[in-house]
Order: sequence, then C-alpha cells, then structure tokens
Amino acid sequence: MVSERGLQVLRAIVQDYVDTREPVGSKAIVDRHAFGVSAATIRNDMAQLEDEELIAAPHTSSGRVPTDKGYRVFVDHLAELRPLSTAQRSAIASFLEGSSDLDDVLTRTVRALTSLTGQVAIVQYPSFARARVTHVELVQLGGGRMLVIIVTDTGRVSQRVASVRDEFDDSELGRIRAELGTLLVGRPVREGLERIAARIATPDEPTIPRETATIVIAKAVAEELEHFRQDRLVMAGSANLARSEADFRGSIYPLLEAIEEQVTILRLMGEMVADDQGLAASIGRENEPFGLAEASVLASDYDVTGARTRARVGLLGPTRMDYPTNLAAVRAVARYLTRILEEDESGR
Amino acid sequence: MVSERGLQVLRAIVQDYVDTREPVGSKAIVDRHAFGVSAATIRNDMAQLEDEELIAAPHTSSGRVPTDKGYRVFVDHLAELRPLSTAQRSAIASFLEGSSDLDDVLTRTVRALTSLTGQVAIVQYPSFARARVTHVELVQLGGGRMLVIIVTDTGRVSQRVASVRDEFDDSELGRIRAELGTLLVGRPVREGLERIAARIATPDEPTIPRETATIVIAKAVAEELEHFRQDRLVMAGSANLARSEADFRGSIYPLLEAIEEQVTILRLMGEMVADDQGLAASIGRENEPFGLAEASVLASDYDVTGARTRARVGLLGPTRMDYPTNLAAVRAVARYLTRILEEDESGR
DNA sequence: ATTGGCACTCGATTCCGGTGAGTGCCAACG
DNA sequence: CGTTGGCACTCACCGGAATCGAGTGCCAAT
Repeated sequence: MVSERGLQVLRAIVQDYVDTREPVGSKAIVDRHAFGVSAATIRNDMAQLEDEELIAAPHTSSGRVPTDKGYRVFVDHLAELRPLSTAQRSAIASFLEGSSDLDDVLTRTVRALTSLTGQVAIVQYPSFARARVTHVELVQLGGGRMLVIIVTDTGRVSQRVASVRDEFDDSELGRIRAELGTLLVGRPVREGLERIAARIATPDEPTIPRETATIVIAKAVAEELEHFRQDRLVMAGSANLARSEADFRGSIYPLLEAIEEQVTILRLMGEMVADDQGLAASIGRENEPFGLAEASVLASDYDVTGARTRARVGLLGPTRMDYPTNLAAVRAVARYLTRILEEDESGR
Repeated sequence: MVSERGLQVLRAIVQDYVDTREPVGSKAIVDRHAFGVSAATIRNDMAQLEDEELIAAPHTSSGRVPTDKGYRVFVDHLAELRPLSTAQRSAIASFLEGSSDLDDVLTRTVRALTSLTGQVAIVQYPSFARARVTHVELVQLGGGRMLVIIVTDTGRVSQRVASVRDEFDDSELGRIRAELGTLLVGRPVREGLERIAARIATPDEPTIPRETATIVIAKAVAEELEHFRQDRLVMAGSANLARSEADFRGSIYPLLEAIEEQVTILRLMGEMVADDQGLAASIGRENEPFGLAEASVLASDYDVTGARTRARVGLLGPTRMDYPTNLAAVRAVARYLTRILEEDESGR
C-alpha cells in the first residue's frame, strides 16, 4: 500500500525526528535528504503514511511524527545497524578488562552499555535453575550458627546462615555434608530442590535432635537454592531518564518504579521475541501491559555456555531513541559478554 | 532581633508552604493560624524575618517562601517531632518481621522508611573496618580456583574466588588455612589487612610454587578485606523523586546520579553532625559542596553493638519537605533497627 | 506595638492580530 | 498515472495591551 519511496520518507522522518525532536514537514525532508522530487510529492507520500498510521500530525497543520507503529516498521525493515566505531569497541573492551567473578563482569557490562548509549542499561543474570551444583560446604560459626555455601558450575557462589541449636563435631559435620553432597552435587538446582524436599518429607524420628538439625540445614540449603531460581537484573544509568524527561509525557515515575521493582522489566525482557540474530525490540505502546507505554526496550541474547541457557542484555529508554545506534551497541556488548564468559569457561 | 511571635510566623510559613507549595501571604497566615493580631502586624513581623533572611519573596509583591536558613531555624528551634501513629509503628514492625541476616534487615528497613516518608530512604552499612575476623575458610573449587570465605563477628559473611594454578591436598590446604588463621582470626579487619601486607612483603623464595600460591590466596583475602572497609549504602524509593520533581528547579538528574554513585551520599552522610539525640539534618544549600543544593538529607545514628561503631539511617528529599514527620520517622526506624540488631546479637 | 487604609507592584490571565510553517487539494503537465 | 506548482486554509506560536488580584510597604491613627 505504501510505495518504496514512501518507506524512505518514513525513514527520513524517523531519523530527523529523533535528531531534532521537532515534527518534520515535507519541506524539511527535501532539504535534508536528497530525494529527487518536490515537496508536494513528499506530501502525497506522507498522506499515505498517515493512512497507514505510520506517522501522525500533532496538530492539523504541522509536521509529522512517527507513531509507535512507524517506529516498528522502521526497526523491522528500515534500520541498518550502525556499526560501532573502533573507539567505542575499545571502550567496551577497557570497561570489561580485568573483571573477576560473574557479578563483576555483569556490573562492568552494564556500565559499558549505559555509557555507550546514554540509556538505562540492563543485564539479566543467567538463570541458575539449570546450573549444576558442584560444591556444598558447611562451616560452623559458633553460637549455633551454621554457614551454608553452595557453588554451581556457572561460577556462582552463594551463602546463607542457618540457625541450628547444637554444635557438631567434625565427624558428624562430615556426615551431614556427605549426605547433602549426595543429594545435590552434580544435579541441576531444580532437581536438587526436589530431592531436598523429598528428603525433608521423609518422616524421621523427630526425637533424635541431631537428625532434625540436619533437616534445619537442609531447609536452609533449599531456601538458598530457591534463591537461585529467581532471576535477577543488574541495571545502571537510571539518571539518564531525567535527561530525556521531555520524551515522557507524564512523568518518569513509572519508569523509575519499574527499575526499582525489577520484576516488571524482568517479565518484559523475558517475553520479548528475538529475531534470528538474537535481537529484540519492544516499542512504545507494545509495552502498555507493563505500564511502560512511552518507553522502548531493546535486548539481545547472550550465551552462557555453562548454564546451558540464554539470558539477555538490554536497554530501556524513551520511544524516541536512536534505534540503529542503540541496537548495534546492545548487540556488540552482548557479543563481548558472550566471549568473556566463554573464555572464563574454557579457562577453568 | 526577631520577636517570639516572629518565630511563630516563621513556623506558620514553613508549615503552610510545605503544605501548599504556594508562597504564603500575611492574609493567609491570619486565616489559617489563630494569631490574635491583624494581617498588618504579621506583615511587620515578616519584614523582620526577611531582614534576617529567613524568608524571601519570589517577586516584589507575592507571599513569602522560607529560605534554607529559615528551614534551618525551623528544624533547630521550632520543629516538634510529630510522633508516629500506632498504625505507622506497627507498619514498621511488620516490615521488619521475620528478617534473617544483616542484608535482609537493612533492605527491609530501607523499604519501611521509604514507605513511611515517601522519600528516598538510605541505610548505611555498619563499617566493618573494626569488626573482628572470626573465620577464614578455604574451599577448593577445582580448575585451579579457590573460594575464600571470611566471616566477622558482626555476622557478615563475604566470599571471593581466587585463581591459583595448583591443586592442594588436604594437609597443604590445612597449613595455608592455619597460617591465614593466625594472621587474621580475632583481629580487627584493619589490623588483619596490615598483617597480610607485611606477610606478603616478606621476601619468600619465589621459586617455591606452593609458597607463591599461598601469597596469591593471601592477596585475594586482602582484596576482600579491603572490600570490608568500603562503606556501602542500601537505598530505596528513588522513584519518589519524580513525584516531587516540581521542587527541583533544575532536573532531578544530579539527585539520581548521586543515588547511583552512592559515594557522594556516603560522604555527605558521614560528615553530618548529629545532635544529642543522634539526629542530623543537612538542608538545601548546605549540601552545595555535594552538588545537591536543592535537597535535604535527614539522618539518625543507629547502634551496631557488635561492630563497636555507629552507622546511619536517613532519607533524601526536596528541601521543601515535612521535617517534623520525616525526622520522627527516621528516628523511629533507627530505634527499631537498633533494637533488632541488639536482639540478634544477644540471640547468638 | 498594633491597626486600618491605601497606593503600588507585578505575575498571571486573557484577548487580539500578525506571522509562518505546513498541510490538503486541485488543476496542469510529462 | 505519478509529479508538480499553486493556492487557500489551519493553527500553533509569538508579542503586546488590557485587566485582575493577591500581596506588599508605608503611614497616620489608635
């Protein structure tokens, strides 16, 4: 329904509007872009684009602004990702250089992405539900406290303090440790949880205090494992929302709230559908069910070899954002992250 | 220089302005507050307050607005803390109920305070620099990785993964563990750091690989201990800044940035001087050196028995805030927190 | 010291006409 | 049929004038 040149006009409108934040008129288009035609012709094309609801006019006689649908078409068909400059690439590299554990890598990644794009950057923790437990360690702290440490093959280390009433001698401690070991080591977290649940359900003589202490510990382990199943986010750059405040008609309150809550963004990132390159975008009104109708989220899958699962890096910003640049940045950062995690994996 | 009634007028102006955000005029004061005098008299008082720079007029003929200095006098001499309702007290209690470890307690505390005040709530981690190390644990993860765990008498547990190239058998591991133990256990973190530094500096035969591995581990321990010295914050409610946006002439960008950076707020909270009740306030321009000239910070000390040191709970909001209510909330939450931590301590 | 009165200030609101960017439509043209 | 120049029309955006009114400062009277 809309001509080839019409699409080029749409592209021009998106680009100019993102640049200037001003509604763009037919004259401005022929001036700034080398279409070989007159303004009147562009106007005809614009009328078509308006029929298709790809652009809209704020008032009867003013330039046009892309609609969310227009941005969608732009992203899907028109946008050529703008490759990063070498300066930008080396910036990423220097951000990520010298990182130690997983937490550190993800924190640095999110910082790199926010400084690259000027948007709110988001990194999803790899889901640990499928990670395998490699170590369970118990350390007595004294005073009836027991430190429980769990390590998985994804390199995540996690600990929790349990209150047991008694002190244990080494052999007893060894026995409990061994039992937990057979229950968990080598098993995926999910499965480990089930096995612990089953073990706890097994009716023990409740009169034997040592045995119940084992159960207390097992429960602490289970609680901590449950923690592993919860997805988490690392974010940075929320202050940037204040800069692009003018793009949010209402206030940035819902955005900041979503950032603090995490859960909304987590669900949103989880539901986005990636293309064959692992890139995904959710634009404006498409985020209405999440209460973020004036924002866009870009995301890219990254590989977490050890976890046999994928997670996402992404960013959040106003609908009026520079999609080609930001998509390229997200993709690049995701690739760097994948590579770092692979090196880390093979380095073991 | 300014009469007793003058101070009451200042109080009225602060209260009304906080309520309405409108400059308040002499007429409004006699209407809303039962001074037994006429508007003209109030005007005379206001002229004096203006001479003292406690209030100011946005334009030649409009009501007055408290200056930062005015707020300061209000907080120091005029404000009677508004005691919390029983509903609010039980809200705090229910927030804090069932909390487990230190992290959890602080997170819940900060949530309680933000929901109570509608401002950005801040809790300073107790400084661990003086905490004593009670356990050093080493766990081999395989692949040349060593998990280092440090526990202090404040209940903080912290871990780090170090890359050592070799595998150790149990006796060797025991020896290293014992050495680290004698270096650290029972010592304050600060002192432990020095002892490790001294130990590393001692020229060892660099040809003995096992020995150098010990040093690698010791370095990892030192790094982690260094982490203990860094103060940290837990914050919540940053979205609230968007609600009170109108109170920030510029944008809320610097505020959000400070929240994300933490370090500025950390320094600010550290430098505030508390009164005999442990309460402190830093108002408006007083925060200029920190780039937060349009904000106020309230804080209250809370006790951390085990750490033999004090830390702070506080909140951050626009200068135009309800000081009596917010100060009371901060104080109440600080007291709850102190009590919880004491119970925890004695419960050992 | 307090008060009523009064002139005055100045931001806010409204109205008005002019300006201009931009559109929609149409007739003409290749 | 797509393209183009022309043209009337719309409407947001000034800038200025007029009005309003809340609030002040000052003063003379109590």
